Amino acid sequence: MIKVLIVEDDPMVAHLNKKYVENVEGYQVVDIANNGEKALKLLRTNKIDLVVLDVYMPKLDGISLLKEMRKRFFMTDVILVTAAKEADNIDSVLKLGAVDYLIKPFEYERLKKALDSYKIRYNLLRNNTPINQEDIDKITKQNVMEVSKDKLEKGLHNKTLERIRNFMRANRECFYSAEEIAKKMDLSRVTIRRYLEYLTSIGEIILEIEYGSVGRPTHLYKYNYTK
Amino acid sequence: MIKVLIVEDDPMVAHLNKKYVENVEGYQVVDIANNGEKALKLLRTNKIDLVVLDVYMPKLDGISLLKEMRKRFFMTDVILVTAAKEADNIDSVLKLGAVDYLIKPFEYERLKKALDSYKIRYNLLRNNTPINQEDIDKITKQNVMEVSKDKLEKGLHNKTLERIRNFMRANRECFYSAEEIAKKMDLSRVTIRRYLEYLTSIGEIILEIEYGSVGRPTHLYKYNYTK
DNA sequence: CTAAACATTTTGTAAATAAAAAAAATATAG
DNA sequence: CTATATTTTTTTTATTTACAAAATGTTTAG
Repeated sequence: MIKVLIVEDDPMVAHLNKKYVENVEGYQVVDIANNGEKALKLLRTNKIDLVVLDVYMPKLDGISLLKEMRKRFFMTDVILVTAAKEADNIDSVLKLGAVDYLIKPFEYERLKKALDSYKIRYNLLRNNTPINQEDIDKITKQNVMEVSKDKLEKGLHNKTLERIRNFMRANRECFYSAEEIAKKMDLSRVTIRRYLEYLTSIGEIILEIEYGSVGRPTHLYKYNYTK
Repeated sequence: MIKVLIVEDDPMVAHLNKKYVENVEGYQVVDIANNGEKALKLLRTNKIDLVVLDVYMPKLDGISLLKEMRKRFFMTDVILVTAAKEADNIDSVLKLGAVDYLIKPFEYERLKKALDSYKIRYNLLRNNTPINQEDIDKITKQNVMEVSKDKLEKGLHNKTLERIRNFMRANRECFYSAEEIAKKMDLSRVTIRRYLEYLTSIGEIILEIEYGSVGRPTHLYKYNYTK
């Protein structure tokens, strides 16, 4: 579960955003803060992965809060939300190292994209295998342009993906070979492997190699859960 | 003309990168700094738009330099370059608000992509029309995926390579024979040798020969950490 | 005393093997 | 009927095992 703090002074908007975030699988809103000072307090006392942070606020605005956080070494990730009117100094905002930047008012679909991307980042950075250029690009350059449809990669079907994902989640402690899973789920090894490969590429599954006595070693897969 | 400063301590690499950058239409390399302190001085006295900044450096490393720049309100943009070996704390590096992140050694094509993207950013942010979500996405989410495809040599597997590399790195002071490593890592001598040979060919491992009392002398391998 | 033959240890290569990856064929949804 | 998801078949590849070749020290014949 990715723990989210929403920082937004308008209670209506905050509530709406909370709904939005909790609508995405794997996310949980821990609390809402209506200004920067309260947010800082909450960051001190709660385990928070991600802050959805509005720039305009009384008391302590979003940009100052973010700078303050970094100064105090709160390394929590941030999605910055800016009203279109304040977007003139966007250049400096982009240098704050946020995970994503949303311009108000944003569509639910755009926020969902941001959260989906963040989930990939979250997983990739936590399964501590050495990181490479491809991973970095996946993390920073998530293509988000066609917001319209949740287009899954070709060759994959959402229903099958869900089935396999559920199976892996149900046995989150075990390492399985594609063969074993295929047998247990009554699907072909090839299909299983294609889905596992996809899940591995987005960091939701981790891959390990088992070297047998002779012959090419087998790939073992396990769900990448981070309690 | 976009004015670039290259910050890189290895003169060969710096020169190469200069060539690369100047090969891209609309870019001009103003100077090269071989450490962070020199870079700061150059930033004070020159008009610079973009810094291609290596993380590893003597005197003042890239990350410290970037933090120092922000503290002093040098709002110059930065493309961060990290060696694969140092990429373990990548999470915090990603929070520094760089324009792009390259992992060494990078292909020319990838750098070109980064510079092409930056040109779009540069222009969008300077024609001060009110900025919208689409622009932000264009700036931050440039799709760059088709470039990165670091294919390993045939017969080698990335996961195995990583395992062996890690072992060698963990025992960076010791000279080991392929046989010994094979035993310790529970892999065959032949496999170990193939990977060590590869690592030797790219200079990551150094080879020495030990003459025993009788019989063919043994090859001893050690991680080359001075590089 | 020298050098060829031998013994010993290790490297390097080829064959065997089992799994992954790719391609082709089939089934199914829309 | 067409596009795409899944299975079956084929090819490729990453490993081990087995063995031949190489590099050295030792022995012994001349």
